[in-house]
Amino acid sequence: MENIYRSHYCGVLRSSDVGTKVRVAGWINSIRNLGSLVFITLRDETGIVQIISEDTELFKDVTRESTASITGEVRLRSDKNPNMPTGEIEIVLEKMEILGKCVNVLPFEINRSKEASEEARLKYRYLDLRNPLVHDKIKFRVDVIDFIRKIMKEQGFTEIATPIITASSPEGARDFVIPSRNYKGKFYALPQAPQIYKQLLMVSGFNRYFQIAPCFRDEDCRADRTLEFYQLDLEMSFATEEDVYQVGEKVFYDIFTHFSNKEVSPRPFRRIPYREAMSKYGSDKPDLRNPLIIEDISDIFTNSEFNGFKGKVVKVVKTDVCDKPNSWFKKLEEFMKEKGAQGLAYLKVEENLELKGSIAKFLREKEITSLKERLNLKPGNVIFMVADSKAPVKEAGILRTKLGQELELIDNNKFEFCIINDFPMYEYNEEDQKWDFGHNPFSMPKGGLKALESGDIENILAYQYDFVCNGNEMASGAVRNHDIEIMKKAFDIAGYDEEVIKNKFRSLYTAFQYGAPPHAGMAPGIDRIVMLLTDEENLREVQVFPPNVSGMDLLMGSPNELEEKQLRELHIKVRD
RNA sequence: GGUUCGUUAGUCUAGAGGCCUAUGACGUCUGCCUGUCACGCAGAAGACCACGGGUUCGAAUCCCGUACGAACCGCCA
Repeated sequence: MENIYRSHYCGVLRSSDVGTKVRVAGWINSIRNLGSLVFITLRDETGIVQIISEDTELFKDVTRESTASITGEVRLRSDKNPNMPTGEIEIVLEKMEILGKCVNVLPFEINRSKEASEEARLKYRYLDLRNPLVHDKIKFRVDVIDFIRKIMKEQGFTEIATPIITASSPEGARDFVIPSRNYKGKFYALPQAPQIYKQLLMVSGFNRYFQIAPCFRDEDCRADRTLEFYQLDLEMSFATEEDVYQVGEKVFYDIFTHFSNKEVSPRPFRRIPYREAMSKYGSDKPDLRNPLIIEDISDIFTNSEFNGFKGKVVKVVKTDVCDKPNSWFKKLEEFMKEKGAQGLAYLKVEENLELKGSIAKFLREKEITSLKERLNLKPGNVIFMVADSKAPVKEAGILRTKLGQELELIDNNKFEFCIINDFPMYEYNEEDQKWDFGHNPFSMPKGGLKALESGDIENILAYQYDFVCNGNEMASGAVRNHDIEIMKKAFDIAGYDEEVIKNKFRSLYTAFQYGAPPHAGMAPGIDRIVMLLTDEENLREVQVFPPNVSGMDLLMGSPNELEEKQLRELHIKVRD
């Protein structure tokens, strides 16, 4: 690596290099001028090294964050710095060449860039990325991706890149579209995911496919959602649900044990049917670190005198101890109302097993006895209840999560994985008075054609599954429907005739008529994985040049307007 | 599209109707300093307190609107 700029990297020099003449190159991290002695530190990707010179004149016009190549001899320091990996040595400056001068006042201090506004950081992302704390997150991400490639290849997967310029797909999110120059009025689109391509690859005989795939969705962003993100897209032919689980379990388990010291749930991960997840945790992405469980106690109150509960669906969360002031309970009730709950009832269990709390006076002896038995109540327990005429499933889930956080029941040193499966194939759309696909129209219904013809649409389950970790959806997958007859019936239930399949999904529809293998796959979100491993709440911390939450790239200035000439070529007229 | 919170020197920040001709830190500039390492010391410059309107004798501070930013809801199968 030795060249005109450098012979060694800054961060690797040690006392064993004493006496060596070295040339280092990097950014001037600090200048400490002591009058007739000057210390500077030089930073490259490997670390920081101190350089000393008595020629203070030389530094008259040198600014921090300029790039420089510095030649000198390594010597032992008289005062060592144990906080620096290179703290035993310093370089005695013989020659310095400024390579790229930093002529502007910095918009923020490099080593404290994380404290600056996100706006400034994104606008000067290249400076933000000089901060080792920020820089290392990106390097870490790259390491994770390298590791993924390695374990996928070890498992016999073939990495294949599929087209970025493709066709708009009718299902799911809004597409980013690309106007066609040669075909007036027609558009390409960026893929929301390589879904169709990977299924076609299965028909093509590629046994196991994977790709670190960019996915594009023209939807509003969030802290953990942005316009483009990466998935480990994978698909396997002649494979069952269980085959995919095993690959997914290996991928997640290996990544999380390799890149983190936190405790990772052992394989196999817990499999929780969707319905069970909804009733016990009030969510299809439960945080299993939270020990609280939701129970349904509607039956106790069927004929209650308390109108808030009478004939309603009542969900309860029991906590062991909850010695909080009344104001805390009030705040919690306010919080729950904001989240759409009718109210929040709570009962504390006294030493003598008497129940005290907001609704105690409305309860009859029989109800109290049933509660105590059903919930096995002990002194100190507090139970929280939400009720509504329509099952307050979501509200109970929010309550469970909130209680887990407030009572500090969540162990931050764990990665708790589970697989949520048996998602319903259809869900009823109240607005349109029809059945919609619950997740993915290409999933295989459990029970195949028979199940679809049973007429019990609500209870048709799909070979559809999510990998969940600490309350985050980490991957989504399915056994695909590769049978045209089943597909026709599946679309028929959702109100689409065969023509729709033919037109909108022509490629798959046709390909499946030439001998399709049963296949299944999934797609773990890479950004999400890196976020969890780095304890970051914001996806923009783990993407290298992210747009802001409004979908604008402050650095590149996108989206921007096109020249009139470009618009004309694309047959586009911008309306006012 | 909606809700909430926010916007004060290059950066971060104090500020709760008159103590504000706006605080502190970092950075910048000038000078001093031979062992610093978050160098130190002395000094200087730098803010139409996001913008527009209102309330008030008086507004960075209260109200309304606009712009911008963030979190969330919708949306994201």
